Amino acid sequence: MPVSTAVPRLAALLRSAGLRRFPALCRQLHAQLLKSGLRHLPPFPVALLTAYAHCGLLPAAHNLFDETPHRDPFLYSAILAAFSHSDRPSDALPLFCQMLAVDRIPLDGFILATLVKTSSRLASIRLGRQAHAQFLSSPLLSGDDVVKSSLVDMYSRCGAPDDARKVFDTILHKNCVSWTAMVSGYASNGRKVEALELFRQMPEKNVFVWTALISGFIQSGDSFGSVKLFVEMRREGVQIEDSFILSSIIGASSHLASLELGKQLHCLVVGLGYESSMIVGNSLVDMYAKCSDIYSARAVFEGILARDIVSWTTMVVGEAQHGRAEAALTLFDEMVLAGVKPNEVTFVGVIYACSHAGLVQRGRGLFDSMTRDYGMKPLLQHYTCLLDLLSRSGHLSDAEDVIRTMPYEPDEATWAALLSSCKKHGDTQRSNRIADHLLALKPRDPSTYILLSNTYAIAGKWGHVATVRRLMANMEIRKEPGYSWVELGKESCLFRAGEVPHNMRNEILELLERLVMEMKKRGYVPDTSSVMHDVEEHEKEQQLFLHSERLAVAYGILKSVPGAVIRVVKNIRVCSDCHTVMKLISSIIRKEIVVRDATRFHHFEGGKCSCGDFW
DNA sequence: AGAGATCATG
Repeated sequence: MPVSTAVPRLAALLRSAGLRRFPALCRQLHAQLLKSGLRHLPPFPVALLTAYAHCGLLPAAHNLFDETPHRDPFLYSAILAAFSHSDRPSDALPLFCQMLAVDRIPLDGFILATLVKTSSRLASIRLGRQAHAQFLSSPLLSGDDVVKSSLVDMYSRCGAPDDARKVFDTILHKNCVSWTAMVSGYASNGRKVEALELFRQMPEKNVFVWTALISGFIQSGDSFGSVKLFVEMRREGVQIEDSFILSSIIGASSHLASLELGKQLHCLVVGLGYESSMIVGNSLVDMYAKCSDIYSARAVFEGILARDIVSWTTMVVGEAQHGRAEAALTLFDEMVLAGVKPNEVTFVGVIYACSHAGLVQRGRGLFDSMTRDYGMKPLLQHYTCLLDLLSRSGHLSDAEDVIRTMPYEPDEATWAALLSSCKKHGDTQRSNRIADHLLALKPRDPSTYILLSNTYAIAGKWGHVATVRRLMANMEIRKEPGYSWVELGKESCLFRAGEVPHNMRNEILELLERLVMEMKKRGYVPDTSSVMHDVEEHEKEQQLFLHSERLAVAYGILKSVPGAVIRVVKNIRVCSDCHTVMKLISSIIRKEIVVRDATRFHHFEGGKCSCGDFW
């Protein structure tokens, strides 16, 4: 074939091999180019590099760059773009310097857009502002709307939506990309009013901008608002033509812990034919795990054909949070066998699993393996898990060593966790020492004060108890009011501590009283140590009696169909008395009760809890 | 003649 027709044909093939992510085809075409001597003929240096980059073959792309004798602006912007999209965007910076200093290539709009993208990926507003200054100082460039869009995105991601807006207003011809970047900027920074206002002004709305708006709401903590928007989008008949919006909105049902909503979305996923999409599958696994249905989570996981590190990690963390340590660890081994390399999040999951199952050796081994086998630097979260592992199982001295020698500054919660373990294991001397240290840090969390007060009370240090109480009063520290809700089919009902709904008042109270009587026959003694107020013992018991999770469970028992699992979600952690009560109720009424609290899941069945009483 | 900016999961 003559060169004149071979060149465009090969170029088109390369482009499509890259876009469709066919690394083998890219390599084959690369070989063909070498054989035919066309390798260095434009457009192949750039086309080949771009194709490799699209396939995620960054080292190969980098090699091509090094092998190319003539480095022009096109080649530079291709390699810089490749790095700016990769998981190591900072690798773009030395190349950028080389471009300016060694090859003396001046900045153009393409390079600048890529540099701005790099800044945004690095969350470096400093670098972004430098690029912005360069942009403004060059009259030839400063009209480029694409660069402006990239600046809007950069400022938005760096948490500066007002700066983003200033740039946005100067864009001459606003297109979908620029609008979406700005809407996303407002929404993801919690500026809901502005996000909606801008969104309503948009001349034409596509799925991208809907996704940006909805996921921005989720990111800024308004999952409920995001669901309302999703419903509106469906009503407007917007075609769901990609998986982004689905994985986003499924994430909202995880946050809301709404199994019913999650199931409906799962049906939608199946109906639209996205059940084999990996990312949608991953978000479904997480949703089922967070909505307390670990078995359905597992079923979806088993159905994902191509599992990536997120799929595995989601499942490992899910099993761990449900107290199924063996399942989590087995899964981890399977993952390693399948040739998937664990990352930092995976290690948090498995060490957490060990900690909740008292597997000290195994947990320590995993912590060490992180550095030894995978060359990862343990983060604060990993040290927190390790500390938890050691202190729960009574290795208090080792735990204290870790907290004092780890390369991070321990915070209030970390010290409080250690103190709580020392108290549990009756190490009074260590408890007192840590309590004094913790008090000196001027804690902010009300539960820390309760812990301190209890610690000093056990040691008989009444003067200290009084000091803690005084501090609490002065700071007007209040415990976050507890609330719980229970889902019964399509209906869900919310209960606040101490408030019994009028229409069911008698039934709920009567049931709880009957249950308490039955529990006392089985040796139940109320544990009032978590009640903060200075009131009489019987009044404390009365407060416990009306804790929100008990009201929710009672309502669930009264309303649920036989055989159904009672699922309760609580905003704060379950107190130790309620934990005992839930175990007893599960054996009295012979039903499974699942409680999702602020940190984990408790499966109560037959008088036992999956957390093994450590949480 | 090859290069740039918008939405997603743990």
